[in-house]
Amino acid sequence: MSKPSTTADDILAAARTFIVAGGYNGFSYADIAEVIGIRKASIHHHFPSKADLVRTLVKRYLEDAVTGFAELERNVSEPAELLRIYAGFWAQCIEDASRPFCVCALLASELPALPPEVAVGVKAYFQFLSGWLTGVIERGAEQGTLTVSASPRIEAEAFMATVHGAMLSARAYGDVLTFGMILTPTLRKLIPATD
Amino acid sequence: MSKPSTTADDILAAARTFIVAGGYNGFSYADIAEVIGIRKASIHHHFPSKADLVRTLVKRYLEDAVTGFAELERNVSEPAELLRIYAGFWAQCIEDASRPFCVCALLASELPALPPEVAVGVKAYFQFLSGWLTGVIERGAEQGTLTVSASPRIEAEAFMATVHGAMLSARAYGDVLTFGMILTPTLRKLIPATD
DNA sequence: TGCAGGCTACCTACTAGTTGGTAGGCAGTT
DNA sequence: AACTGCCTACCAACTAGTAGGTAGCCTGCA
Repeated sequence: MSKPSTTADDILAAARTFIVAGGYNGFSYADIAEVIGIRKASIHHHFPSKADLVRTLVKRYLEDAVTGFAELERNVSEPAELLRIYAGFWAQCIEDASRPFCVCALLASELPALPPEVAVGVKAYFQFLSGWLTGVIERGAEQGTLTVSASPRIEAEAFMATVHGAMLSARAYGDVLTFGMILTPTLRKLIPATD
Repeated sequence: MSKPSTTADDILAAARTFIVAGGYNGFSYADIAEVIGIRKASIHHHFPSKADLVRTLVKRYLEDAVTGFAELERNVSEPAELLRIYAGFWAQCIEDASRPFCVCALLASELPALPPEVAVGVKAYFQFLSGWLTGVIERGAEQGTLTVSASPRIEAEAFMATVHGAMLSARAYGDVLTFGMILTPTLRKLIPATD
């Protein structure tokens, strides 16, 4: 840790912004060079190829998710609350436009056109997220704090799909509140009323 | 009608295949020219600019949806069955790889990077689809043949989001059966058991 | 019947600009 | 002396789009 090397991080951050906006083919090294005030060739020094850059980005995205969820579970244990926080995280990101789409959800849409090394990273993210959600829902079903009508695995896949689809709708309508509007009843179906 | 002019249609069909695979920036006129055996310049004769081409594609995609749903409702009136057929249509398309993604769902993901003329077409598609689903679910709720826990509008948005998200998951996992696996319980929650 | 005018669909050949990527140099640090 | 981080200056390939020409077809007119 503590490696400053802020430039590589700057490049990754800029790439993330561009990918979230327009996908893998929606940006170039020149675009990144311009926003962070560096020359195109210098980016190749940090990431020899575009596939390298995006592969690293996706890898780090997954790592951040792994540590983020671990940290979250250290503070919160109730399955219902975990789902609410997960959905709330994205609702917040979309509303304040800080991270208005999941990088891997976007890359998944153009998966057949992605370099294979990037594609496996995207797939790994989906598997991790689905696995985490499955665990949470399984626990909730055992405790009786979540209402499930199919296996936890399938409930988790459906929940994840709704989250990703809601991102698409929010984008299509250009309305940041759409995401929350869709997720609220989805959560309510999983979480039995307590009042 | 009956204008053959097959070339323009060939171009649109090729463009659809490319967009479904890799998005707006995932193909070039040269790619289309090669697969349909024509020169690049000839494509410009039919569609002066790339934005023209994709705008036309999206417009026709919506028109086909409008007539398709109208035709469907002429044959089937039960809301539950309509939802089943809609989901089944995509399950089939994904399983036989004939149309493994919705063009507009894919374009929605890269909406901020799209030419505005294309973006409005994508938005129109989402509004139409959501409107149709809202009508179907509203009817089902009135008849009591569908179980809804939120307003028809919101149930429709959530259903549409799940369908689109399930396409993403099917693509990420590279498993054509994922879509059906997700949609089956989603439909079961909306359609009360009859047996 | 013949022929001009205009149209559609396509072509070759080109443009200006962008793409990802490379070679080699230079200053500062270790 | 070696490494890091950045630079200038390239490159071949590709991008969307244009200019200008040709072959064939249809329509109207003499």
